[in-house]
Amino acid sequence: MNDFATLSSVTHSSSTLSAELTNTLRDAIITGEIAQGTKLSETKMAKEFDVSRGPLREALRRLEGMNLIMHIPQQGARVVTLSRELILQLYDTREALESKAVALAAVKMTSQEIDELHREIDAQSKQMRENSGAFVPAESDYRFHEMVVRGSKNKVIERALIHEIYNLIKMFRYQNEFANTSSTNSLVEHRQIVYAIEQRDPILAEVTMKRHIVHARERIERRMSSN
Amino acid sequence: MNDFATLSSVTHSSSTLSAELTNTLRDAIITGEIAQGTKLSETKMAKEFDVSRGPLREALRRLEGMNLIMHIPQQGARVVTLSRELILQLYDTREALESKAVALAAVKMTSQEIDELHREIDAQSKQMRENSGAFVPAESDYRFHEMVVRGSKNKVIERALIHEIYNLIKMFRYQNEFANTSSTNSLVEHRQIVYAIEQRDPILAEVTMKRHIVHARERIERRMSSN
DNA sequence: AAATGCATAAATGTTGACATTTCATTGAAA
DNA sequence: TTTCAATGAAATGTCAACATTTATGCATTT
Repeated sequence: MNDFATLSSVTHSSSTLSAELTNTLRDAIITGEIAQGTKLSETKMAKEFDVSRGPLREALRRLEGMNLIMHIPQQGARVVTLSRELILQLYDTREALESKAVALAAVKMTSQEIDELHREIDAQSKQMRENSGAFVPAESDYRFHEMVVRGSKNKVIERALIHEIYNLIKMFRYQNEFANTSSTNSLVEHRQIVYAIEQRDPILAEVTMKRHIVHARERIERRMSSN
Repeated sequence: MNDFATLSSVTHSSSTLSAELTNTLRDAIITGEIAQGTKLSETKMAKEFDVSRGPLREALRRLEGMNLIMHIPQQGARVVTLSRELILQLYDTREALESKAVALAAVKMTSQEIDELHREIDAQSKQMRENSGAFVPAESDYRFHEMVVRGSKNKVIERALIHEIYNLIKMFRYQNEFANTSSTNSLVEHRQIVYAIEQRDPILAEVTMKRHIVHARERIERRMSSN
C-alpha cells in the first residue's frame, strides 16, 4: 500500500487549530485512513484529536467546500463516496477546466515557468528510467498539472481545480492502484503539452490537454466496473 | 436601484441558524448591502443579528467556500472585491464549464426538461415585448442557464457553477447596471442553444453556448474601464 | 514633525456547558 | 412475530466566557 509521505499536501502546521485540523482531516480522507462513507462524529473526533468541537466544526465546513464531505443538517457529516459516476463527472469537469487553463497558460506563462515545466517532465523521464516504472509518479504528475493551472493566471480556475477537483482525484488514485497514470502515453502527452505552450499556441495546447485527460478518463472507464 | 425581492435566492428559513445566516449574508453581499471590501467584524455582526459567534463563524466559512469572502487567519474576513480582472476570469471559467455542461445536456436532458427551456425563453420573449425592455430580465436569464446546467446531470459542474461562480456573477450584475444581459442577441442565442439541445447535437450546443458567453464577456470588457 | 515603544482596547481563536433534536432500545399491543 | 410508542442516551446546534493575538492611541524620543 502507498506511503503517507507520498502525499503532496505538506500539512505545514498552520497558524490556527482549525486550519491544522482541516489539513489533517483532508489528508486522512484522501489516503482512506478515514474510509469513504464514514460518519464523522464530532464528539468522537474532538476526543481523538483533543480539541473542542468549535474549531472541528469549522474544519468540517471547509472540507464541505472542498467536496470531501457531505453534510446534512441535524444529522452530521459523512466522507464522500467515490462512485464510478462521480469519478467520470470529475474527469469531465477537469477536461473542461484544464483545457481552458492550458490555453490561457500558452499565452500567459513566463519563459521561466516554462523552464520549470521542462525540468518537471525531465525528472519524470529520469525517475521512470531509474525505477523501471510503468507509471508516472503521482506526485510529479500533480506538480506538472498544477504548474500548468497556475500558469493560466486565472485564480478562479485555479481554485476550482486545486481546491475542489484535484483533492477528489488524488483520493481516487490513492485508493485505487489501477487508477495510476500510465507512462506509455502520459509522458509523451506531457511533452506535447509543453511543446504547445512553448509555441504559444493556445488552440494546440487546448486540444492536446483535452486529449490527455480524455485518455485518462477512458482508461478509468474501462478498468472500472459498475460500482 | 434594484429591489431586494428581485433576487432569486429565496432565503427559505433553513433548519439551522448557521444556514440561515449563510443565506442572509450571501444575499446582503450580492446586493451590495454589505459593500465590497468591507471587513466583516464577528463581534459587530453577532450583535447586529443577535446570534452568538459560533454559528456566525460557520456561515463565514461557507461564504468563503462560495468565493464571496476572503479570510485571513488572525485578521478576519472581508467581502471580495470585484476587480475587472476577476470578472473576466469568472467569465472565462464560466465559458469552459458551461459549454461543457450544455454539450452534456444535449445528450442527457429529458424532453420534458427541454419543454421547460422552451417555456422559459417564451416567457423571456413575452416579458420583453410587454416591458419594451432592452434587456433579458436577470432572474429569467439565471433560470435558463441553471436549467441547462442541471440538465447536464453532472453534479461537479453544477456545484462549481451554481455554488461558486454564479453568485459572483449575480453580485457583479446586481451592482453594475451596465452589466445586464442585452436583449438584442441574448434571446436569439438562447433559442439557438435550445435548438442545438433539441437536435441532440452536443458539438453545436457547445460552440453556441461558448459564443453566447464570449459575447457577454466582450460586452463587459468593452464597457468596463480599468478598475 | 516623524518614528519608536508601551499600555490599553478590541478582535479573533478556543473552550466547555447548555439546548434541542435525532437515534437506539425497550416494552407493550396487535 | 411484527409494529408501534415511549424512554433514555447520544449527537448536533447554540451560547457565553476565557485566551491569545492584533490593532489603537498616547507618550516619549530623535
